[in-house]
Amino acid sequence: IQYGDQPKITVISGIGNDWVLECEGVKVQIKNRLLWSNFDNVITEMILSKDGRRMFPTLNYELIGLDPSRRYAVYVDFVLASGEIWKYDSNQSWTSKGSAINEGSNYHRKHRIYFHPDSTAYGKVWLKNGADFSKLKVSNHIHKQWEKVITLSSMQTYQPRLHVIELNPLNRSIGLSRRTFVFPKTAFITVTLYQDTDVSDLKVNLNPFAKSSRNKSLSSESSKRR
Amino acid sequence: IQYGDQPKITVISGIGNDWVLECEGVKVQIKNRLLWSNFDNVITEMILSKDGRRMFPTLNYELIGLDPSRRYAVYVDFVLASGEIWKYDSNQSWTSKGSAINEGSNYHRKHRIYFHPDSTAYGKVWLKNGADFSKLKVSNHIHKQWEKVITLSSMQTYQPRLHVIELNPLNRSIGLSRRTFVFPKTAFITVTLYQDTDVSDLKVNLNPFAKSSRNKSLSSESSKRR
DNA sequence: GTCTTCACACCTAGGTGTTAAGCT
DNA sequence: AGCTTAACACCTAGGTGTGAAGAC
Repeated sequence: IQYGDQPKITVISGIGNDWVLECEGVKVQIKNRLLWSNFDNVITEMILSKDGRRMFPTLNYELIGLDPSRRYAVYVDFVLASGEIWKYDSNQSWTSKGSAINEGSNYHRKHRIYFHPDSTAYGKVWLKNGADFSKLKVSNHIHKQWEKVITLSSMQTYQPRLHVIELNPLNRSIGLSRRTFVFPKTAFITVTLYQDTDVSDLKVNLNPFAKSSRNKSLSSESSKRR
Repeated sequence: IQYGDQPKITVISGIGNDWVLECEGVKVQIKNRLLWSNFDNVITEMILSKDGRRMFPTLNYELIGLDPSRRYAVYVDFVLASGEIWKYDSNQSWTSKGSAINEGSNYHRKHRIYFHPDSTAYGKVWLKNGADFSKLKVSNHIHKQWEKVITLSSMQTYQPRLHVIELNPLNRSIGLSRRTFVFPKTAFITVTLYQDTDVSDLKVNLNPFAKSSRNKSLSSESSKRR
């Protein structure tokens, strides 16, 4: 498989295994890691649509070690995982088509930030409910900021990052600290149509909303060269 | 009809007609007033359920005159409209059963506050989208605060109030001002089962989710004494 | 050619009033 | 007797991949 083995983003913080990271007393865990691990052997593809498409699997974090009585803002953003544009070639593998330019601008970055709907909330609430980003949508079109739809470019790889901001109790305009958590396993490549049949098979079999397509994909498993 | 003609709550602010109020340069309008006005001739009933029931019609406000670049928090709360407990008697009219006690405590008040999910947001966004409280649910059971379910007592009358807090740009913990808007026409009585068939007829005919009950209620209109 | 969009059938998720049973 | 709950059929709303058409 041709693909950056390690995403080229700096892991700002976090020590631990694939699904658990710790940073200054706060531990974050991928809550639906059993679901994510089904995609261990493929390059996970996420569909971009005009109106916005949910991710599957969802970004779902468990937060441990917050101060229950302090307020926190929680958000995710998306940064390029590799700086390249990819294509899925006739050999059914991802190969580079060149490098992505003009992708890291402030304009792009602004549309790649998604605050969790519960923000800001007390640590108590985050500890109880975690931060489930199931309503997050990704699109290849620009949306108004309040629509809460992330804009990404197709055929590029992205790394989601979780940010936890602890707020000053006396002045919520001021963040006392920011912790960033990067799980390389949640990186993905953007597409407008699934390329790898292994990926679409996984989506069909695991996503309840895709149940109706399950009967059609019985034999596609064997149709792919390995 | 036995019912407090004017709810006994102090209208803290607002001049205008039934559906438009103004307070210190900010104007608020009931966006779905055409819907609400269908209930002009009845005592509007709202169902309380264990898990929480949406209101119908919804509290849907249009906000005019905010500063686009300032941040605002917007929420509704519910206060007693009359201090009495009511019953729907055999003459098909609401009569008092006595006065409600212990209803204005801080404990109750705490569970009767619902921040709009978009709070806090820039004036620009409120001006564009208004404040639609369609996801608000009312229940006769206490819920965890983050579940965002309002707790009310059955067979009592409540007055929803809209509050608009302008936040200090430098310190979002501090509100620069609070404006309160009270629309008496949006007051209602709480029930666990509809009492007045006129009310259930209106709900069935106007709420899209109740469409399946429409065929059954063709003749109930005439069954009620006037 | 290569990527994107649209329309579609088929699901999940969840909001209705009604009816009948349950509770006090 | 009066109020509450549970189960239900029937809706709305909206999330899926697919296959064909569209765009460039």
